Amino acid sequence: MPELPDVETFRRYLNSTALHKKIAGTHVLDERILGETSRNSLGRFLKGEELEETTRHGKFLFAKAGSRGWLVLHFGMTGELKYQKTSKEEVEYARFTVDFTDDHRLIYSCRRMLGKVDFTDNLKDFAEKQELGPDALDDKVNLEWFSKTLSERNSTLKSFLMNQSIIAGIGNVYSDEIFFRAELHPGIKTSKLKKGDVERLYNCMHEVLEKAIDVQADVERMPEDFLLPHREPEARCPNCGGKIKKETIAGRSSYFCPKCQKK
DNA sequence: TTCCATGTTCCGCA
DNA sequence: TTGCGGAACATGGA
Repeated sequence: MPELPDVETFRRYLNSTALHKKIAGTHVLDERILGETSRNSLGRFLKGEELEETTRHGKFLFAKAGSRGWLVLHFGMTGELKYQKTSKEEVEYARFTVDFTDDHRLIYSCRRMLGKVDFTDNLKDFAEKQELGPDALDDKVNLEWFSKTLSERNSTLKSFLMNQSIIAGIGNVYSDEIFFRAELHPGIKTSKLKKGDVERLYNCMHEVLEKAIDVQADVERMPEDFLLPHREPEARCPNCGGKIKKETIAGRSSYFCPKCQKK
C-alpha cells in the first residue's frame, strides 16, 4: 500500500540494495507506465550511470542517476520494488527494470498500472509541476503551519489530509489511522475543529507515520491498538470493542469507530 | 458475475 | 475563479 510509509520503506530498500552499481541498461516492459519521459530517453539517461542517492517527496521516490538527474518512481495503488539476480524468474506484473552490470536488477512492478516511471533534472520543478504540497514529515509542516493551512480550507478532514497539493504523502489507509488515533470523525469539516483537536490531529499524523515507517509499513507489525490491523468489515474497535464502521467519505471508503470518533 | 481496491486526474457545479 | 465531490481510469482478486 504505497503511501508515505510504504514509499519510505521502498526508498530504504533501494538504498540497501541498488546504490553505487553501474547500470548496464533499462527495460520498459509496458510503455503505459511511463510519464513524460520516453523509453529511449530513460535508457539514455540511466545507462552507464549509478544510482547515487535517494530522496522522497510524499508518495514519490527519486533516485539520483549521475549528474543527469533523477529517476522518478510513483507506485500508484499496487506498485512494488524488488531487487534480485537477473537470472531469477520475472516478478509478476513487472513493468520496468534497471539492470546492473553485476547481474542484478531492480524491478518495478505495478499490477494496476496506476503508477508512473519518469525522469527529471530538477526535483523542485518536478514537485511544482505535480502541484505537490510539502511532505508530511517535512520541517515546514509544523503545528503552526498545519493549523493555519487547516483554517484556510473548508472540506472534510478526510479530503484535507488526502489532498497531495496541501500535504504530500497521506492516502486513504493512513488518513483513517490518523483520525482513529486522534479520535476525530473523518467527515468533520476542517472549520469545526477546536484548537485541541488540531493539535491532536497534528501529533497523531506524526505518531502514525513515524510508527509505520518504524515497522516498515508492515500491517502485521503495527501496534495492536492501531486501526490498521482491524481495517475490515465486522471488525472490533481496539479501543472500545465497538463495531468498526465503513462509510464513503470524500469518495473513498473510510473505516472508523462511531463511538470513539464522534462527529 | 459483481463489487471493491492503498493511486491520480478530470469534469461539473457551487 | 477557486475548490470540492464524484466519476473515470486499469486490472485483477474475493
